Amino acid sequence: MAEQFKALGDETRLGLIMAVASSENSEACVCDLTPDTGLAQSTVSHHLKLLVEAGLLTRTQRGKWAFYALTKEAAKRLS
Amino acid sequence: MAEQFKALGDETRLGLIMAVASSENSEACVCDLTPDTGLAQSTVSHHLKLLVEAGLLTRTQRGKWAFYALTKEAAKRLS
DNA sequence: CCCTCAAATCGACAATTGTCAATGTATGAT
DNA sequence: ATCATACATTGACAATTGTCGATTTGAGGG
Repeated sequence: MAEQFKALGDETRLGLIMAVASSENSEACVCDLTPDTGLAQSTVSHHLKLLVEAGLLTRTQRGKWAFYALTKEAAKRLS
Repeated sequence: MAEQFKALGDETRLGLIMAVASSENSEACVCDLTPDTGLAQSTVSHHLKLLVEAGLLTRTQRGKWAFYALTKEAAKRLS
C-alpha cells in the first residue's frame, strides 16, 4: 500500500499518470510521454516500470510501440 | 500534491497515520506512537514533522505532550 | 539479411532520504 | 532553583533514488 503512494510521490511519475489518464483511449506510448517531461527516454522508461510494478499502469506491446494505460484500480482511485 | 503522496509513501509514516487515526479522540502523543514503530524517538519526531508539513497531521502542545491528529483533509481522504 | 526506429537495460553518479546518538529546549513537579 | 520528563534539533552516516549516456533488445520495412 505504501508502495502505491511512493510511486505517486514523485512529480515526474504523477505527471506521467496524469498524462496517460488524459490521453486518447486513456493510453499512451513512451514516445508521446517523453517530450513533456523534459527528461531522457531511459529515465521515463524507468519511471513507467515503477508505476507498472506498483500496479498503477499496465503495459501492452503493439507493433514497435509500448502502450501504457491505467489499471482499473488506479482509474477508480483517481477520483 | 505529490508531496502528500510522498509523505504517505513510507511504511513508517503510513503506520503513524494509521495509529493516529485509530487512537482515542483520533489523536496521539509521540510517547504513545514511538514504541510501536521500534524506532528512535528522534526518528519518529522527524517523520511526524514531515506529515505536518505535508498537511496531513496537526500538532497541538498540551502540557508536556505534543498531540498529533489528522487534518480534516486527511480524514476525508482516508476513505 | 541489414537497417531503422521504439523501448528497455546497464553502469555510474549526485542528490535525497531514513536512521541513530547526542544535545538542546521547554514544561511541570519537588 | 533543581530536576525529570517529553519532545525537537543537530550532525553524521549508510541506503535509496532520480538522472543521464551508452548499450542492448525487439519489431518491422527495405
